[in-house]
Amino acid sequence: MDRIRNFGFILKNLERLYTKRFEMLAQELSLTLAQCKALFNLARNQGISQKRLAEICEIEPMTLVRILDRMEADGWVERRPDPNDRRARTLYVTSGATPILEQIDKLSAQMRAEALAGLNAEQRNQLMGLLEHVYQNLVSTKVEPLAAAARPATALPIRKKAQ
Amino acid sequence: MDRIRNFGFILKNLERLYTKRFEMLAQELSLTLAQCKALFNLARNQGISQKRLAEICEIEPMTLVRILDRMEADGWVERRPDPNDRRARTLYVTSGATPILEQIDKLSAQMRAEALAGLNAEQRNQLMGLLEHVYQNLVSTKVEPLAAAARPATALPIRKKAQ
DNA sequence: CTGAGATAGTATCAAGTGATATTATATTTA
DNA sequence: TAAATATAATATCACTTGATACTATCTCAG
Repeated sequence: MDRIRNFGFILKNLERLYTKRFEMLAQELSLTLAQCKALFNLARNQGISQKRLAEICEIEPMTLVRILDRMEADGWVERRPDPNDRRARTLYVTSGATPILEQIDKLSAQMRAEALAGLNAEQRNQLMGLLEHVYQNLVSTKVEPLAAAARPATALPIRKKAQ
Repeated sequence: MDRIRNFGFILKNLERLYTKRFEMLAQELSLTLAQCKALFNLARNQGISQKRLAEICEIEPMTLVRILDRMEADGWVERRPDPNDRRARTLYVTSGATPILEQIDKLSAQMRAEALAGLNAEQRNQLMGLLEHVYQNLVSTKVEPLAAAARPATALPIRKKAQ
């Protein structure tokens, strides 16, 4: 009946499946999806700061710190001092990371092939368009977080964090 | 250009945004999305076992144990012995949880309203259909996990788990 | 120029998740 | 029917993640 009710759930399940599958395929790269994403985005933006890369990847700066720690130790990323700001670092992909980047490319192509199998070009575009639309909707709720908050009729004890 | 390249990333970002927004709205229920999902599914399947509920929710049984621990302590869920199997427990939503369930209903309706704003009924259906399709694709890769594994040209050291 | 506040990166802490092992009980097999 | 195996729930462990606090540095008001 009202299949839309499952929107949130399917989104969550889908994401988990996708990530799991990706990391299974990426096992031999010893990279998580988060790392691949960081490396991929860095490669297209050499010399940017950690703050900026975190923004691009849409993760917390602290999360990125750890991802970079790992990849720096593995020799795929370099942190150089920023000559204009002694607080900041500029980030670079090392030449050693080139084969990794190629692997990531292949991997993501395969992931997309698997995930989008059976959908033609038009459907794929539709899907992306719809997802981008939803994404934008959610981004704007972040900007005005109070706007539409549903107040429950009965106030319940607030806990720091549940589960 | 090739916007499809972002499919994996947008999926992940979307899911995180969605979850975050949901939990912001649900703060006063002191419930996470995972708990809401469990409670919601349990309410529709009173008397089932933990194993079964974990399957329905598509989470690990161990994860469910913890979710139930919390909700049982909060008095919203009951674990009763299974008369036919002394290993198992049967699960019930308590009457006290009724208002919570109503809140969850409202909340998820609002979430969907926010997330799907600007999409007409046809587009919403399209989106769900496409997501379900992708979901099925990924589910089937799980069944035959080796089928299409992309072997990298250069073998890299395998690590237990990366960042 | 100087002090107040902002900002970049990082350490620390609290919480959640999944994998694996464990225990009690069921089921199957010989 | 006794032994071997499977299963439901759970304890424990390892690993992520995000929130918050902290340090060094920058920027801006006065």
